[in-house]
Amino acid sequence: MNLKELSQHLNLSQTTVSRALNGYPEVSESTRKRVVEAARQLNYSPNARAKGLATGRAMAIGHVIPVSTQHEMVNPVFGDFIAGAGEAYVRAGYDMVLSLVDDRKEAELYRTVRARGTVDGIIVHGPRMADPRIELLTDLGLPFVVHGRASEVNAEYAWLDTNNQRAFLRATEFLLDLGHRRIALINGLEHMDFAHRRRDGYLAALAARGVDADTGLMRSEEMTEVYGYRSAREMLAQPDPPTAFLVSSMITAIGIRRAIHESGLEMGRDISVVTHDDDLSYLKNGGDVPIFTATRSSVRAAGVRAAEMLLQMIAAPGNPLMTEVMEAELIIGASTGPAPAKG
Amino acid sequence: MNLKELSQHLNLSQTTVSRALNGYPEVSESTRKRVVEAARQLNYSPNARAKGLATGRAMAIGHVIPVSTQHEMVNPVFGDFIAGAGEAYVRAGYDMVLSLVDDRKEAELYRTVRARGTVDGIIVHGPRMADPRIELLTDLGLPFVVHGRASEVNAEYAWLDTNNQRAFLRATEFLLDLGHRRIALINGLEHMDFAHRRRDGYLAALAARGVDADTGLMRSEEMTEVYGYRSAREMLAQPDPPTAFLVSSMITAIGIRRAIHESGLEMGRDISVVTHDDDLSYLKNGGDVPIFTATRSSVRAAGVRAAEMLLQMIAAPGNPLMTEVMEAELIIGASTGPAPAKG
DNA sequence: GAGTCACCCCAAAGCGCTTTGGACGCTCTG
DNA sequence: CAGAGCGTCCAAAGCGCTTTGGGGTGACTC
Repeated sequence: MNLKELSQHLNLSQTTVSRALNGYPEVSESTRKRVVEAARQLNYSPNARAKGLATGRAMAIGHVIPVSTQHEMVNPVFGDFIAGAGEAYVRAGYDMVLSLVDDRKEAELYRTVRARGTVDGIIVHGPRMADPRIELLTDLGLPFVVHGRASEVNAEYAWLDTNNQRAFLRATEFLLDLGHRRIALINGLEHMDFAHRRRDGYLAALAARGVDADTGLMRSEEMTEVYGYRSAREMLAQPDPPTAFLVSSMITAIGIRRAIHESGLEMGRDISVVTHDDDLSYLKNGGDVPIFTATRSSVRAAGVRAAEMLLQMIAAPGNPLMTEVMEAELIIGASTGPAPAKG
Repeated sequence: MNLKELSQHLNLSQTTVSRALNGYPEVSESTRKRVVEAARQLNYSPNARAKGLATGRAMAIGHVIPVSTQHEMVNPVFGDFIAGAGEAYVRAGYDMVLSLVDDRKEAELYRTVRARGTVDGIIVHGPRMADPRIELLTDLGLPFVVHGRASEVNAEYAWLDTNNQRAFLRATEFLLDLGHRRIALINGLEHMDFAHRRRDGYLAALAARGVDADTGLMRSEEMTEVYGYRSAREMLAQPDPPTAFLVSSMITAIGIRRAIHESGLEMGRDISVVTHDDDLSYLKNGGDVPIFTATRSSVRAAGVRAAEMLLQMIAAPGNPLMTEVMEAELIIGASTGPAPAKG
C-alpha cells in the first residue's frame, strides 16, 4: 500500500492525502478524518526512504560506537544510555542507527555518514581529552551532542556531562572526613575525559586538606572486575596499604570487594570503598540499603537528555549550542566507615 | 556532491558513473578507475535514501528491543550481542537500526517497519515460549532470525540458540558428581524460553539420578544482583539449606557470592556455585583461573552468527531456513567443590 | 449580480539514485 | 565490404513521497 494506491482508494489526489496525513491546514477536518481512518485500516505507513528523499531529512539519529581491535569492549553503560535516548527518539518519531567503527577509521565514517545522509544528527560517545571528532563534526555541519566533554578542545559544541570532578571531590572529602588518609584511586583510562576529571577532583580534595597524593595508590585502566580485584590485592599487600578505595565503576568495585574478602578483611569496617554508580538497570547498587557508598548519576537519564538536546538542535538549527551538567548524588551505603585506628 | 555533479565533473553520464561505482561490467577498467578515483577525492558517497528508493533495499537490519514499562531493564547481554552483529553488518555494508518498543505495541511496530521499509530484516531478541512475533513476521514476509527459540511455536523459522538444556543438564550432573544433592536453581524468568530450557535440563539431570526436585530450591526472576543475594540469603537460612547453587547469570551469581560471604561461609568450600557465563566483555569470569565454574557461551559470537545468517537469508531468499545450536563449554573455576560431609 | 475571499483540492516537478532500452563506433567474420 | 558482435556509453523512466503554484466552487460582500 503506497500513497498512490491510498489516494485512488479514497478518490483524492496524492497531495491531499499527504497533507491530510501530515496535518497541513489546507484540508478540511472531515476529509482528514476520512483519510486518517483509511490509512489506519489499510495499514498504510509512508515509505521512509521516499519521505526522506523528498524532505531531505532522515528522521534518524546516529550513535557511533568505536570498537578498537585492541580492547574489544562494549562500554557497559551503553545499553542504558541507548535505552534512555531511545525513549526520547520514540516520542519524536525518530529512528536510532548504530554504527560500529574501527576507531582508526572514524573520521572517514563521519564523512560518509554525512554524504549518505542516513542520519540527521549524532551522539558522540566516550570523548577523549583532545577528541578530534568535535572539530570534524563541526566542519561537516552535522548536528551533534557529546556525552561528556573534551577538556582540551576549546571550540564551542553541545555537550551533556556528569560533574565528575565535583563527584569525586565530594567522595574524597567524605573519606577524608571519616579519617582516611591513604585513599586509593582506581580510575578508568585517563585519556578518557571523565576519568581525567575524576582524578582532578580526587587530587583537589587531597590537596585542600594537605594530604600528599601517592602515585602508588593511583591506577588507571579499563574498568573490569578483574582490574579491581588485582589492584586491591596488590595494594593491600603493600607495607602501607590504603584504608579506602575510590573506584570509577560498580563492576570494578565488585572486584575490589572480592579482593578485600579474600584478604580476610571486611568492607565497611576494615576497608572503605566508594564507587561511581551509573545506576544501571541490571546492576543496581543493592536494594533499600546500598551495597556501596557511591556517587550516583543515572546514565539512562543522561541518554534521555542528550537525545532531547540533539532533537532540539535539529528542530531549531539557529539556536545557541546547549550544554548541561548533571550533578551526581552522594549515596551512603554499607561500604564505608571510619578509618581504623592506627596500629 | 551528488551523482549528477560527479558525472558532470567527469564528463560522463550518470549511468556510466553509477555503473562504474557499482562494479557493472559494461564499463571499461580505465574509466572505472578514473571514476572511483574522482569519487574518493571528491568525497562522494551515494545518498542512502535515494539508493534505497531506487533499489528497494534499505541496507539495514533492525533490532527490536522490547521495553516494558514494568521492568525497564536493558538486557545486559545486549551490548555484546550488538557488537558481534555489528561486526558482520559492517563487513556487508549494512547499517543497524534499533527500535525500542513498548512491548504492548510490538505487533503494530512490525507492521509499520514493514510498510516504511526502513530495514531488510530483523533480529528477534528474547523470545518467549509461545512468542507471537514469529507468526507475525512470517506473515509479513520480513526476513528474520530469532536469537533463541520459542518452544511452543511449531512453525518453521530461522533461529540460533545456545543449547541451554544441555548446558544446565551438564552443570547439574557436575554438581551431582561432586556429591551435591540439595542444588538450588536460581533461574531467569521462566516464560522466557532460555530459562525454561535451563530448568528442563536441571530437572532432567536430577531425575536421571533419582534426586527429587524441591520447589523450595527453585526461583525464577529477573536476573539482578539483588535477586541472587536475596535468594541465597533466604535459602541459606532454611533448616535444610542447599549445598550448591546453579545460577543463570554472572551478575546474579555475584549477588549469591555476596550472600554466602555474609553468612560466614566460603564459596567453593562450604557452598558451590555454577553460573551461566555469557562471556561479556566487561564482566569476564576472572583472569586465568575463572572465579565461577560456569557454562560458557559467548553472546558476542552468537551476535556475529545470527547476523550472518540473516544476511544470507536476505541475499538468497529462496533457501531453506537455517537453524543453529551453539554448545556451551563447562568451565571449571574456583567456585565449586565436593559437597560438605553431612553433620 | 459582479467581485472577493476562503476553502478545498489537484497536476506536476523534484529529491538522488538505478536500470531499461537503446545508440554509436569499432573490430571481426565470411 | 556488408553485417554481426562487442565494448562502451547515454537519455529517460521510475522508485514513493513532498511541495509549489495554481484552479474551481460556493458563500459573502457591496
